[in-house]
Amino acid sequence: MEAVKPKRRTRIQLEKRELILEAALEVFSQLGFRGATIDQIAEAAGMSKPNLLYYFRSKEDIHVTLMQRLLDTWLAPLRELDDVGDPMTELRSYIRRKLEMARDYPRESRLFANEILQGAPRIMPMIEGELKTLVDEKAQVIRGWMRAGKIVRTDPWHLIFSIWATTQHYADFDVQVRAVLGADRGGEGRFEDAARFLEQLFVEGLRPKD
Amino acid sequence: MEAVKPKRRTRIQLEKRELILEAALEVFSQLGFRGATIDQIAEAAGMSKPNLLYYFRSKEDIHVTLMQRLLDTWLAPLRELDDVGDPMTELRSYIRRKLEMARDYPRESRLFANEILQGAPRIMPMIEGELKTLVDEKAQVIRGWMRAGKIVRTDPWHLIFSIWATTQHYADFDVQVRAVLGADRGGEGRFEDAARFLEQLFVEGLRPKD
DNA sequence: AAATTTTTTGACCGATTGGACAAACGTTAG
DNA sequence: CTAACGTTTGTCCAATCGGTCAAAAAATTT
Repeated sequence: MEAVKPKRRTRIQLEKRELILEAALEVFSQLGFRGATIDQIAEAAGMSKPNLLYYFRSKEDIHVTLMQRLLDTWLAPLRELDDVGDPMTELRSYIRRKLEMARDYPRESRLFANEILQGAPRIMPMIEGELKTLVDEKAQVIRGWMRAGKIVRTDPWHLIFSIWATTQHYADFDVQVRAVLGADRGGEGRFEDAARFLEQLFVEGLRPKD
Repeated sequence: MEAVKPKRRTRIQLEKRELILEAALEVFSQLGFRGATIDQIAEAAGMSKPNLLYYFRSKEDIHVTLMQRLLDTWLAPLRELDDVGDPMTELRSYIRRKLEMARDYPRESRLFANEILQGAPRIMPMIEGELKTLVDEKAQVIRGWMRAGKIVRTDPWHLIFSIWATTQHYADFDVQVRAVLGADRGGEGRFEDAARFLEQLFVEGLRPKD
């Protein structure tokens, strides 16, 4: 077992790598891994292709680095789901945070969706490891709430899936949402409309029958 | 305005075109439009690349033909949503049918998701036309149910979005769903679990307050 | 069977792509 | 200055890709 090297990096290397990752997020999220070219990423980062390849060994290297970072921020809202507060309030904040992420970080959402759609060829270990562990842990928290009669008894895993699906839909399927809502209702207000609807759906859908 | 030509086709042409479309569905849904190659589709269809290009003018030609057909079958469940029966029953059947489609036609779902994710560059007219028209029409039906007090007053468009999102999630994010549920719960039973959960969520979430 | 039309394929082409490489450029320390 | 090190780029290459074309093979018609 070899420990991961700390990898000494100069100030310029740290800065340029950030620049490249930002550019790559933009390009990958629009065109997917195969659809994006190193040239496009290099241009978006304001440098030449060989220069970019000086900071990252390969296109795939950029992609996996991006995905590794992404997963952390992407799972942050779920990590915050805590046992301390009122269950219904906790779930409502979780839904709100996820919807805010779909609004504020659509590129990250689409990048992730793209990867999963293709069968997660480059991040399967993270899905089976880190992500599954966290979901299982939070599913137990939710199960506790059900046992305590705070929310209706149902499947915690599918509950989490449904929150993911409904919120990320507004990032991943954004063009469809806009097109269907039309010019008048497809503006920025669509996220507030979505928030209202989802709150209604989940609050009433999970209210315990007494 | 030129009418679309009926395009005389021989028996072999009809058969081979079907063969190619089936192969293309397989390949496109796994790798996306850019990720797939004509060679791969040709091999999956059991013919040479030039032979395939004898039946379809280009890669894009295959893709648009596929998408045109797809949209019809894909919207079929929504078309069936009717004003005649009990509203709650109608919505439950719609959710069930959509979930069955995610189970039985995951390739179609992923192909569609892939296209929307990339900004729908090749089917935007269909989204803004046929799809929007149908959704608007059904949103009015749902609005009627709300006015009649049959289901809770909320946003019909976002209700439809949430049904699309939750059901298609089981096709588009299948590898993630399986990985998170694990070997024991990720088997074929996952669709019945999902059906139970979604029924619970939507039925209770939409129950009118009297 | 001959003639005609449809189907199939091997060979090829230009464009694009991921990546290598050496040389040039810049910076800093002795 | 100069040696050492980090950074940048022009040039090149092999592989892949979408698509063409002419000619052969197969099917259909006469």
